[in-house]
Amino acid sequence: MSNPEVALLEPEAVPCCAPLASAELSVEDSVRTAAMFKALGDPVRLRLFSKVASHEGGEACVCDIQDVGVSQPTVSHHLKKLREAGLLTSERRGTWVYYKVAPSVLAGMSALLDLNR
Amino acid sequence: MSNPEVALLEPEAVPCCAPLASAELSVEDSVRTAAMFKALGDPVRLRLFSKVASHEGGEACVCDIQDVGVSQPTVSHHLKKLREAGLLTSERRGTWVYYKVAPSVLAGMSALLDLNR
DNA sequence: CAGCTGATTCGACGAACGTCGATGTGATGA
DNA sequence: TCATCACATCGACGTTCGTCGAATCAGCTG
Repeated sequence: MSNPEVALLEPEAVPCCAPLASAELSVEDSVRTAAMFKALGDPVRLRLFSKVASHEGGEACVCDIQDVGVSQPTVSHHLKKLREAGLLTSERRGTWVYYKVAPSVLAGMSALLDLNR
Repeated sequence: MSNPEVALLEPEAVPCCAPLASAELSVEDSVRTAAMFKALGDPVRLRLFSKVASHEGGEACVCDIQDVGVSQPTVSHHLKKLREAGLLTSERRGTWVYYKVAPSVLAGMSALLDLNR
C-alpha cells in the first residue's frame, strides 16, 4: 500500500464565493475559506509561500526556499499545510521536489477580498 | 453621484507590501501580514467579518451579527481579534456598538494576493 | 436610585499548533 | 552495493487558541 492520502481541498472549488462585502458567507464556505486564510496566517508559511510565488516561473525547489529560520522538518511540515490548503502543488523531479502556486485559488482569495466588485 | 465622503479613510493604514507573486516578503512584513490572514483563518471570525462587510453601509451592530452558533462572549472575543488585526473598527453609539470594515486594509490584502500586478 | 439590556472582560479547560531531533524514504552516483 | 543527498514522517514538548459560564462595565429608562 502507498501512503494514506490526506484530503486536499479540491482546486476546482476555488471561485468559492461572492466577495465578502457583497454577500454573507455560508457556514461551509466559511470553513473551507478560513482554512486557506489560516494556512497563510503563519509568518513562516507566508514567507515560504511568497518565496514560491515570486520565484522564477512561479515554482521552486524546496532547497531554494528552505532558509526561513526554522529546521528542515518544520519547513516540510509547513509546505504540507500549504499543500493541504490547496494553495500549493508539488511535484517530484528526480532528486528534488518542486512547489508551485495554485493560481486559481489565489485569484479566488483576492477576489473575495476585493471591495470594488 | 453625490456622496462626498468616498475617500476619507486612513490612507496609510496598510499598503503593506508588493504582491506576493512579485517579491519575497521580509520577515517583519510576514509577521504583520500573517496576523491579518490569521484573523480571517477561523470560520466564526470569517463569518462575522462577512456579516459586517456585507451589511448595509458596511457597518453592523453586534446584536445584528451575533447569531453564528457560539456564545455571546465568544462573539465579543472574536470581534476583538478582528479589531486588533486592524480589519474592523468599532464605535459605541448609545447602547449599541457598531463594527465596520477598514477598507484600505482589505484592499491591501486583496492586492497582495493579486497575481496580475 | 434601581433595574434592565447590550457588550466586554476574566478565569479555566481541552484541543490544536509550531517546533525540534530522530528516523524513514526515494533518488543519485561511485 | 553502499554512501550520500533531498525531502518527508514520527513522536514529543511547550505554547497558543477557541470556547464557555460567571462577573463586570456601560447606557438606557422607569
